[in-house]
Amino acid sequence: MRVTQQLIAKLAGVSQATVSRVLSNDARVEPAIREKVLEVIQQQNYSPDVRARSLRQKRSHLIGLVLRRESGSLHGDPFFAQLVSETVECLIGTNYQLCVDIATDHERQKHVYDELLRTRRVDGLILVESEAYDERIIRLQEDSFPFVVLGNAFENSTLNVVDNDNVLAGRIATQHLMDQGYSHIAMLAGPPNLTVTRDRVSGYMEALSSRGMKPHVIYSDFGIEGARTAALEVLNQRNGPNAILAMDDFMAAGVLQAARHLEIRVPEQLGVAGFNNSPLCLLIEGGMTSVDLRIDTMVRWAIQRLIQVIEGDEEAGDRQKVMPCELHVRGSSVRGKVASIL
Amino acid sequence: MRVTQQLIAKLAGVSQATVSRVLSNDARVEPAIREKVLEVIQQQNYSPDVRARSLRQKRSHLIGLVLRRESGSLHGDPFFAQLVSETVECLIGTNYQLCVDIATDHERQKHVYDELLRTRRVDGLILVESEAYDERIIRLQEDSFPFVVLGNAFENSTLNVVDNDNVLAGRIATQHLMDQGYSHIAMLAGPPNLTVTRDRVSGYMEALSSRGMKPHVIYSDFGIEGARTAALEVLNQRNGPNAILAMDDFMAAGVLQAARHLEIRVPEQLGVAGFNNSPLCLLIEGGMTSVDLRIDTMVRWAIQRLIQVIEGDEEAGDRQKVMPCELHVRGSSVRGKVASIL
DNA sequence: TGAACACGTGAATACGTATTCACAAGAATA
DNA sequence: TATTCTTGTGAATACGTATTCACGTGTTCA
Repeated sequence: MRVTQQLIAKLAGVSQATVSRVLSNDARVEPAIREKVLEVIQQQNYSPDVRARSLRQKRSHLIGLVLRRESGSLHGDPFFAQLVSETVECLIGTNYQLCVDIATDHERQKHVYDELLRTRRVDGLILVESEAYDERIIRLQEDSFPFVVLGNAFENSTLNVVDNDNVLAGRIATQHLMDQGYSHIAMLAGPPNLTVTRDRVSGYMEALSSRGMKPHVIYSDFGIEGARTAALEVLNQRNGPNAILAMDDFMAAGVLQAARHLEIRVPEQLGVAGFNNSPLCLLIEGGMTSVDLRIDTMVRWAIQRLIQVIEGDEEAGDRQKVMPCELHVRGSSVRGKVASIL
Repeated sequence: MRVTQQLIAKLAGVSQATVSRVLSNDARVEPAIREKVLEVIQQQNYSPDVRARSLRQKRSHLIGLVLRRESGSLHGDPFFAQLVSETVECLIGTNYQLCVDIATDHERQKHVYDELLRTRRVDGLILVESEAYDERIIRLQEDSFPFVVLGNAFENSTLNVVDNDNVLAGRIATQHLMDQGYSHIAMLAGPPNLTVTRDRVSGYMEALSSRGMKPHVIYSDFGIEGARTAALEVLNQRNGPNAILAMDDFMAAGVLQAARHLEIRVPEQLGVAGFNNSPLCLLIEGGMTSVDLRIDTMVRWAIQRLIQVIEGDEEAGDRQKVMPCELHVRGSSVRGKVASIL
């Protein structure tokens, strides 16, 4: 038999209402009685039933983390791992727990929406990398359901959005490559429909044009294989680039493999840089230059904001937050002596 | 106002009980009425409230995934990413959702226990890599709370446990290195108190002794840095090993870095192999030999089993499941011509 | 034809909690 | 002293669902 407030009440000789009051720290309860009740609670090892509590207060104290990924593509994804772990860590100390769901396709995405929202499973949502200002978000807004978008800044300023400054990221990476004297810098970009792609390409373009250099963008898929193939092709061309800026560290790794295969020396003949500053960067010989997007900070902001919205005490201030990013320079893009990472 | 069964009932001209019956596919409801009710449900876009349902059925349809990790150590952890993503994928199609929690220390671990179990937040638990037959498990057993242990086989055969065959994994990796002609094979092991360490070391020992070779075990921490340091030390010694079997791919990567630093050629002068077969293995020049532990299969078994236990129709059969593993041979341990991974 | 029975439905109840309402006892005010 | 105000408590209720119980209808069997 489950220990309930009813039982505690009986044992302590009070009513169930009083037990509830003790638990919610209601000031209007006699110290002696509170003492007695707490004693019985302790002794019976009672914990409140979160289900009953949810029903009553209309709060589940669960936060949903939803991201859209192809099935099976998550395994080596450092972004995902960082995202989840960072979120869980942020939630420590709050009385919220994390519910993770992944939408593999559009159908599934609708299903996730139903499962988590319509059924009132979660109190709020963190949406990661949604592709565009989609139907889903409109519905969320209409229902005025608490949510924060992570990783995709929209024009709509009524939304709570945190994003990295991808334009800046693209720019500083490109500038760094230019500073190192690379004269023909190509960008190996992800799918062009993603905002993240567009933004980083923008930054890349800006930086180049500020010094009168011509852009060279190759669109590809995320993942090592696609990047390797694309890099092989472009590096084989006469007048190929002598530097490649890849959309993430994995793609950059693909570029390195292609270079090795073609016996092109990095960084002497080819400079390479990526994004995310994943642990991977330290595994590459000489280290790989990468832009740290500060996912940890983003997540922290998103969670904090989401909880504020849920609890109705949203602070004033910008709903849109753009996180700074920082470049980590390593051997893959530094001509001259290769910095040892040991 | 939230759309409830009460409202549906009124609109359809039936009782709330009937609506509930329609939703639970109760056969005893007149087709015409069912039709009518479904129509109203459709039209009102009704979804049942999972909180009320949980309270009533005493089922939350949430599964908890708990693992113990140091704070901040998850970011680059491919095991973690694979674990979570695989779990989420397994849960598609079941009507369960995933609740993730991480216990950073013993105190937090108790807290997680309280949050998830005592409050009846989740219906069952997947415990990952618990260090030993700990107090927590005993309590779970006493409460006869559904749970499955992943990654640590105990002697206690009443527990539902799925583990990889770490002894086998250690053995086949070692055998492979011996087959390649390496004469002095060291094992760079993880913390000795972990079962996983002990088992792989056992397999390593078995394999060696079957051919009369002497073991050489170095205990270290997980992570690149520790492995690199340990490898540097051992490789600097006179009569150092000409092959190193590392406890995971990251540690193996650390060994590679050390070798590069000392200008020891891999695989000619030093054979290297790891465990997990993470995406990392393909990033290494020539590829890295690694034992695939089939985490996907383990997770699938664990989830399936857990749901069976929760729903009370636990199939007969072994509660202990040991997953096979398979060796992926790549350039880091194959003397002679290096296999290209392109 | 009457009794036993299956069937479909609505009313009532329970799940465990938080909260409102009512009420008694005492304090404060006149 | 009579009246209003606080204060602390218990009784009652609501949250939205699933399920049991009761009941009326039509069916089957003797």
